[in-house]
Amino acid sequence: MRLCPLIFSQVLYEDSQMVTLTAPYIAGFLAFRETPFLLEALQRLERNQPRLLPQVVFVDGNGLFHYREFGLACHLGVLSGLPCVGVAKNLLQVQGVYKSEEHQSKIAALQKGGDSFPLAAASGKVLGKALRSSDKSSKPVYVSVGHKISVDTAVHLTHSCCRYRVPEPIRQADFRSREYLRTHFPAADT
DNA sequence: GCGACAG
DNA sequence: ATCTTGTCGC
Repeated sequence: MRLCPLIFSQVLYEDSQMVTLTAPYIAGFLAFRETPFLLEALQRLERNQPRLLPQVVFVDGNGLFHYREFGLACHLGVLSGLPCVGVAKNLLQVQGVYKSEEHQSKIAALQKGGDSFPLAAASGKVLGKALRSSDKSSKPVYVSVGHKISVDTAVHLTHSCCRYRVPEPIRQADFRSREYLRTHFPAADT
């Protein structure tokens, strides 16, 4: 595998297009709120800097680990045609996966960075994996398939991008977008 | 009514 | 997601 996942957040940052989200946030419907804008960003990139199109996209949200097995990372993957990995920072309780005692003990059993356990639906189907992304953080991230990638590759790739708990592409995109807002739109009050 | 709730 | 208070570690 030869992948360059760090580039995309850098490019998104340099792209700096402000958008206005209209759809409200409703758990389970994140894709309807965010997909159009993420897709547009990818399309701008393809048009302006095709050489920098990423080989894989890290999405801040779930892929198959979703009420209807089709979260934001799946929407963006299908519409862009690019491989996508879904990485959620919080557990979406879905299809028999709950924050149960059992779940908590599985988390406690994750000893070191790279350790993971499957998130299986009642049917037994693996919808994603809980990954201890670094030695330091005891709180896992939740990785699932978005598009054109297997769960295991997604998990390995995510771990390989974690300097801290959140994989660097997502962390940097988050960071730099907030920094952009701070410098260009300081404290808007009434 | 009560609990759950990716971002 | 946001806001806030406090603590630990480099």
